[in-house]
Amino acid sequence: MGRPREFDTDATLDKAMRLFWAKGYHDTSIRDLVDRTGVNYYGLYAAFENKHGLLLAALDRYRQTVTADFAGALRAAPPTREGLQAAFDHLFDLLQTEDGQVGCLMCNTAVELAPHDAEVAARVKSHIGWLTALFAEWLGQAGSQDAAQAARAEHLAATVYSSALLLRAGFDRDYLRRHVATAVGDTL
Amino acid sequence: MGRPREFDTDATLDKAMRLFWAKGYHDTSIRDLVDRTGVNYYGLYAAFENKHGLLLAALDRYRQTVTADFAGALRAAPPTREGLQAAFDHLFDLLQTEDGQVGCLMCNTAVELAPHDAEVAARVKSHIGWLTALFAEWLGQAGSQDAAQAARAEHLAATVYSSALLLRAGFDRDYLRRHVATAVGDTL
DNA sequence: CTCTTTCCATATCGTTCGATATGAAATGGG
DNA sequence: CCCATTTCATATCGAACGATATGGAAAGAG
Repeated sequence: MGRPREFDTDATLDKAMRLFWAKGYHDTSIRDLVDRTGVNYYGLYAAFENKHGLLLAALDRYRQTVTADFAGALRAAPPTREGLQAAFDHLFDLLQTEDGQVGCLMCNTAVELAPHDAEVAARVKSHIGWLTALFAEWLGQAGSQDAAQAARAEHLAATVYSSALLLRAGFDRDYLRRHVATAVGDTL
Repeated sequence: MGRPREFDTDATLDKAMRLFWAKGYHDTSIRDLVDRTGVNYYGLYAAFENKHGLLLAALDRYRQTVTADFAGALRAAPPTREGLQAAFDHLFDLLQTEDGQVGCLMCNTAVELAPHDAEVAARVKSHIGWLTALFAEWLGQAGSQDAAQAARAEHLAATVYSSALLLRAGFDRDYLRRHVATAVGDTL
């Protein structure tokens, strides 16, 4: 009953996610989101409650799509130095979109909002924890999981964030590759 | 001639800097700055042109005060693993103010504005370059300056930023210390 | 002491913000 | 076929934004 929706929730979320990703939360207005998604005010508020709800949904979508993409690349990589390098190379592709060197949405949002937004902070912590577990699992292929390896997994997760930060700050791929090579070279 | 200023420029800049540091650029209003600094609209605009000019001045002030403080701590540290750890421990103190775990102003502003603000981006690049040179100089105490050591200096500069990011994202000192210990342990 | 200059204190400007209200359009149920 | 319901499209809300204008207060110059 009633008029059916003309927009797809996930497709809309993808577009909104990319706008938050490129511009940040405070610098993205509802009007910007309406223009970018093609969905009107009523539709956005009906589906996502408000601007903040839309951001949270975009963060969740980010993890389910972009971060999952990286996870796939890492899991597919052999447990060698070259494999790890290749996974990070794939990450660098994900950190650049048609909007430029946007970095990582989770990292960007963490910096902008985490200290004053518990819901965002929880998602950021969960995201880093998940990344850490991913690296730990991957490192486990090469040997036993001792305390040093757990520290290495945490360090690699942090390297994902620092790479995203450096790219957004304007550094090029060569700089990132050098940065990662140092961390990776120490690991394997 | 004329009425003398009732506020000190540097003291005002320090207060404005701390507000940008804690809340970010877009979430800090001119009214917030007036309240925090105790300087009225006319004074702020007369001294710093506009909100953006005030931010740029705050970034410069940050480098001259906070970053210079860290540089002093590093230069005073012996060229050993323990010395480097001690310098980073001092950094952790600087990343926390009475406003909480605020991280690094340069890092925060880079994420929020660098992709769309050339003046901010230039200051961020300069800041990282300066940090890198600082670490390179410090590492040079321990031996010759080869290419691998230059990469290590870049990596340590990036570790300053990643530490700031992690702290702002809500991680505690123990987590940071573990993160830095991995990078430092690989270096020395 | 007066005049000019500069700053302080505050009111207010036009714009944009997030959010909501309103009426037309589109569907399924009776 | 018509009505209840939901969405679409747009107008509009009060509040807050960055920035500016205005009038009185405080100093030096003559």
